Amino acid sequence: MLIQVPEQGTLADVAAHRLAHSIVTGELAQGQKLNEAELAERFGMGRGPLREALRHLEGMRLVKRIPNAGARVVVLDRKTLSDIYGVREALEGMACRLAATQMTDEEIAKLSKLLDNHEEQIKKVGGKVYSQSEGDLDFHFQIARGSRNQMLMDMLGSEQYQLLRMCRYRTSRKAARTKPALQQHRQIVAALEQRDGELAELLMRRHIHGAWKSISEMIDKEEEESAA
Amino acid sequence: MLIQVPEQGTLADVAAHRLAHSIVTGELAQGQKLNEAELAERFGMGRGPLREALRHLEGMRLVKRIPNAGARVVVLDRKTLSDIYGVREALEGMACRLAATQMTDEEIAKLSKLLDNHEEQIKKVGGKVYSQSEGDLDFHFQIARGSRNQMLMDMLGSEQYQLLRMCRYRTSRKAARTKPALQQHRQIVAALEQRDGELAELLMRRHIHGAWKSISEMIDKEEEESAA
DNA sequence: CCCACTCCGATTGTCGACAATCTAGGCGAA
DNA sequence: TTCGCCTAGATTGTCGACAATCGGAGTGGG
Repeated sequence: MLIQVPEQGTLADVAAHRLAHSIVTGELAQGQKLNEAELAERFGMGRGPLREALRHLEGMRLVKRIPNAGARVVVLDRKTLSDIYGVREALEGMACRLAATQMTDEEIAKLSKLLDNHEEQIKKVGGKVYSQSEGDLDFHFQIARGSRNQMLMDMLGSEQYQLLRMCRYRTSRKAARTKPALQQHRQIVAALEQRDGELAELLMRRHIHGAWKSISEMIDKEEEESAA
Repeated sequence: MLIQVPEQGTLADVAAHRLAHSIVTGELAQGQKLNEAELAERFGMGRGPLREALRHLEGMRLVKRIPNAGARVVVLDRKTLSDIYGVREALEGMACRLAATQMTDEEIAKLSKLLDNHEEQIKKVGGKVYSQSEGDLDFHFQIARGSRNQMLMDMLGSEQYQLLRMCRYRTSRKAARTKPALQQHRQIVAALEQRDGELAELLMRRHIHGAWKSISEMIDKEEEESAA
C-alpha cells in the first residue's frame, strides 16, 4: 500500500501525513482555511509541531501559506492540473525510458503481476475505482523506482507528488477509463520486457496525455453542470 | 538578481533564506551537522522559527533530517549530481519546447540582450566565473518562466531547485566552460526566435548534457587528486 | 584485549503563554 | 446613505522552559 502507516516519528510527521490524507481525499475542501489552534486540538498536539507540518505541506504544494494570514488548502484549477500533467508527461516518460534499461527481470515480472491483480479487481467490482486508482498510482511509482534516479523518485513518489493523488481522487469518481488505461499499462510493460526504452517512453507519454485529455473533458462537463 | 532580498516575512523565512545561502555557497560544508540552538543563537531567534526553516530546507532537499538525530547538510555525491542533471535535461528541454511557442518577441529579445551582457562580462573579467554562473542560472530561469507552466517554474526556479545553484557553486570555481556555454545559449535563443520548439528542446538537452559531462570529468579529476 | 552495559551530558521534541498582526464590526462625520 | 476610522476579537508569530531521546565516555565482566 502506498499510504504510509501512521508512522512512529515526530508529531509533526504524523500531522503532516494526516493532513495530507485529509486534503487528498477531499475531506478538507479546496481553498479551505486551516486554523492552527483548531487543527492542533483535533490532532491532540501543540501548535508547534502543527506549524512544522504546515511548512512541510507547503513544500509539497498541498497548502499555500500567506504570512500573518494563515494557510489554505491549495485550489486545483484547470491550468494547474494541465501544468501538472505536462510535467508528469516529461518526468514519467523519462522514468520509463530509464526503467527499460535499469529494472531487473524480476521487477518487470512483478509489475506484470500487479496488472493481473488490477484486472481481476476491475472484473470483480466494476464500481470500485478507488482501489484501482491507488493501484494505478502504485504502478507508476514502481516504474519511477525502476529508473534508479533518486530525484525522479522523489518528484514522482509519495512524498513530493501528493498533488497527483489529490487530483486523481477528485476525478476518479466518475472516471470509467480503467480498461483502456490497463491496456496501455500492459503495452508499457511489454516495451519494458523488450528493453525498448524509446517505445516505453512514447507509450507512457501517450498514456498520460490521454489521461489528461479524459480528465480535461470531465472538468469541462462539470463546469457546464455547475454553470447550469 | 536571483538572490532574494532579506525578506520582510516571518523569521522562519529569513532563516530559511540565510541557511539556504550558506549551504549553497559552501559556507556550511556538506554533511555538516546543524545544531538548532547554535543556529538559533547565531540568527538571533528562538528555536521555533529555526525548526520551521529546517523543515522548509528539507523540502528543498538542501538538508536531510533524521528524527531525534538532527539535520545535516545534504551531500552531493556523483550519483546525486548525475540524477539531478538527468532530471534537468528532461525538465529544461520541456521548458524550452514550450517557451518557443509561449514567449513573446519582447521576452526573447530580452533574453538575447542578457547574453550580450554575459559576453561583455566574460570579455572584461575572464576569471569572474561566479557572476556568469548566476547569470547563467538567470538565463535558464527566464526560459522556465517562458514556458508559462507554473509547476515547471517552481521546480526549476529559485524556490525548489537551490540544489542546482549548490552544485554550480561547487563546480564553478575551475569551470572554464563559459564560452562554449554562451555559444550554445545563443543557438537556443536563435531557435526560440524561429519558434522552433523541437530544435530548442534538442539544443537545451544537448547543452545540459554537455555541462554534465564537463562537470563529471571535473569530479573525476578532483577524486584523483584527493586520492593521490 | 574486547565486548556489553550503564549512566550522563547534550540535543531534539513538545508545550504553554505572551506579543504582534490582521479582520470584522460598529460608530461618527461628510 | 456611504465612506473612513477605530476598537475588539481572533489568529498568527515568537519565545522560554520542560520532557523525551540519543550518543558517547567510562566501567566491569568475559
